[in-house]
Amino acid sequence: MPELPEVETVRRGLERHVLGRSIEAVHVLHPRAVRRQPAGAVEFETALAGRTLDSARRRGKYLWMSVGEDAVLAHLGMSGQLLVGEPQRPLSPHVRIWFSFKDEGPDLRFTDQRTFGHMCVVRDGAELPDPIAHIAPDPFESAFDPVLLARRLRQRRTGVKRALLDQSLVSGIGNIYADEALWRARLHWARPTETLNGPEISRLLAAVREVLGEALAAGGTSFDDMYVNVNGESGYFERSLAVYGREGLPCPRCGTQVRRDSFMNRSVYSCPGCQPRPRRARW
DNA sequence: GCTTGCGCCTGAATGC
DNA sequence: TGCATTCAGGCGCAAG
Repeated sequence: MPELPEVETVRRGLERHVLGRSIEAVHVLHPRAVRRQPAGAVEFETALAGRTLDSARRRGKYLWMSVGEDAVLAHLGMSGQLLVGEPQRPLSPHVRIWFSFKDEGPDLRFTDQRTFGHMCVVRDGAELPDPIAHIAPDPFESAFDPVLLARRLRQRRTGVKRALLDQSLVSGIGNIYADEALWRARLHWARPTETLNGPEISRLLAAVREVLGEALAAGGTSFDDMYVNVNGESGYFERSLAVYGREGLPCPRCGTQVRRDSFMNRSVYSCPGCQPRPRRARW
């Protein structure tokens, strides 16, 4: 699942392999991949043909590449990949958008089995493209303000995991790293945010930064080849996961069996020993 | 304005 | 064996 470390790995790959190159043609192979494009696939294709990709930026799980006054904005969803490779290689059935370049170099393919990802062409504003104006800074940005985040957390009337997944509060965190950060901070996922004290919030933010940073250094986390870098290689952070996907296995810290609960139609993994359930739980 | 829950989608895994 | 159902997840939107 592409979260911040995976998207940043992809951004670096794009910077290395496609920036400064002129697009020859763009082919949208599945209309759902450009569902946020107001006038659809033809508009997306014609807006990018002949343009040069200037820069690759990221906020949270979104990334965008400038093309003059415009930018191509991308979200990988759950299963999206941006892959560069030899243009002659066969087209896999899950390729949704195909970019070819004027030079002899590799092409770029947006592959997405579950089609939750998308791309669109937007105006390249001074700060953020319009469609992601509501996305809060991620923990690695200079604009990230831990004091403001702590205040907003305490103003919320919700559970701490739901808050971590809310991209308008802090961006880049998905299901995997939320569970891992909560485990590192020894906090239960259903802890009401308004009951978190200063040291607990500091511990949580430190854990978030730590887990995202370590995952980035490892090239991300992969499950079933759902996420790979632009060269199709998997990250190896999966080996470092303490609780995510480890139901019934011993907690690496205290040995208690990791527990799986359901919430928001997804799984939550936690250690009942290190992360005791609060008397008043909220989710 | 804030919180909560649903629908989107595909393929693997599971159940009958 | 074959068909039906369940599950995984992030996001945007609508309802409360």
